[in-house]
Amino acid sequence: MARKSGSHGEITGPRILAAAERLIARKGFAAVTMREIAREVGVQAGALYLYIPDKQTLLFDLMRRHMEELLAAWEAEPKGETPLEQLEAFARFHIRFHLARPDATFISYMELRNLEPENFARIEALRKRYEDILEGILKEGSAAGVFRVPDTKLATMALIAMLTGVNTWYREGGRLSRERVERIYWNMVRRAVKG
Amino acid sequence: MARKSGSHGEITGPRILAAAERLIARKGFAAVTMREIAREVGVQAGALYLYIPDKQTLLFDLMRRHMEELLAAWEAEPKGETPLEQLEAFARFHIRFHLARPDATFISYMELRNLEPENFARIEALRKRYEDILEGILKEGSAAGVFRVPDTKLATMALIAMLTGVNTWYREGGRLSRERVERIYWNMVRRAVKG
DNA sequence: GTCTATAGCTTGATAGAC
DNA sequence: GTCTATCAAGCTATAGAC
Repeated sequence: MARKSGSHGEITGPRILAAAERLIARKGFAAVTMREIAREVGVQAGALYLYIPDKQTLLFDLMRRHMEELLAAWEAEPKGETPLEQLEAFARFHIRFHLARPDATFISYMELRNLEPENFARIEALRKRYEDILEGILKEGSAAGVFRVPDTKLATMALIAMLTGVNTWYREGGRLSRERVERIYWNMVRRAVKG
Repeated sequence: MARKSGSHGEITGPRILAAAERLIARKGFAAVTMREIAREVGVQAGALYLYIPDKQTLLFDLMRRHMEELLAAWEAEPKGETPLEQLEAFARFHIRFHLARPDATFISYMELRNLEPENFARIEALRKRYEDILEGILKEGSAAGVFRVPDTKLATMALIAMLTGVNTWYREGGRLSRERVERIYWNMVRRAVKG
């Protein structure tokens, strides 16, 4: 059967997510209108509702996708064997993954408050799973005497905040290469927890 | 002269700032309406415009006040003499100051994108002044051989991100006292940069 | 699958009474 | 100094034509 003229169903859906991610990261969820997203995609506002039930679900889908990709990417990562190797793998992975997705990262940290309670709880559960990965490494290393960490939960939060902070200032093609940034941060992480 | 009934000019202004700060921190600038702020203060929406020219200026005033208080508070802080003492003073001060102002801190990091360009530039200039304080300490310590920091700018960003991160999880009356949190973070900071 | 048109509200900000 | 009333604009989401 010939396709109807102007029919692009297979690609409009992903394009809506992409446009929404870019706009929300730049202006904030509440400030972005459905008309803007539609304009960016090249359709009329009403057509968006063929792909998403409402604006809230759009935000939730973006954040869930980001967290699920994060967890899946860590699963696929070569991790090393000793706690020290695992900590280095985690630090470098965290920087690399988040630098590659600045918009999604920004949204995941800034727009939690715009999630309805049930959606918020689901995203927080995913985030906790990710934090538990790092805390597990710190616990193992502490038990083995490789790390000296008086409180693993607190160290987890401190290190993740430090590593995610790269996104606030790093610019592609800037003064420092990503590899150099990774190395310097890894050195700070290592020294902050070393036994 | 007798005051007109229902006249509270001296206190309504500050109350508008306080209500706006609380609401914007909780819901985001774009999601907060002038009517909400007015309701919180106990006046009608139109009355707000006796105290502020518009919504944008309200946001700018909140952020400027926060940054100016931050710089003034550091000026008034006892700082120690050696770079190590100064770094400890800075780390503890940063945690203490920001934990005491969670709403203003949140707004200052989340709502930069909702500032108009000119206002954004002014807030960024104040933020840079604050970052320069920490970088100055790191530079002095590096020159003296007390710290080993391959890149002072990068270390500045890393440490500030780590310290500000306390605000995302710390809760008054929780598992750890503020003093204990300060001490653990200071230890991580110290070890991350020590020579 | 997308469009046009629009219902039904809410928004920031202003004018004028008191 | 505050209120009531209101404006023009913009919002999400839906209905129905094609």
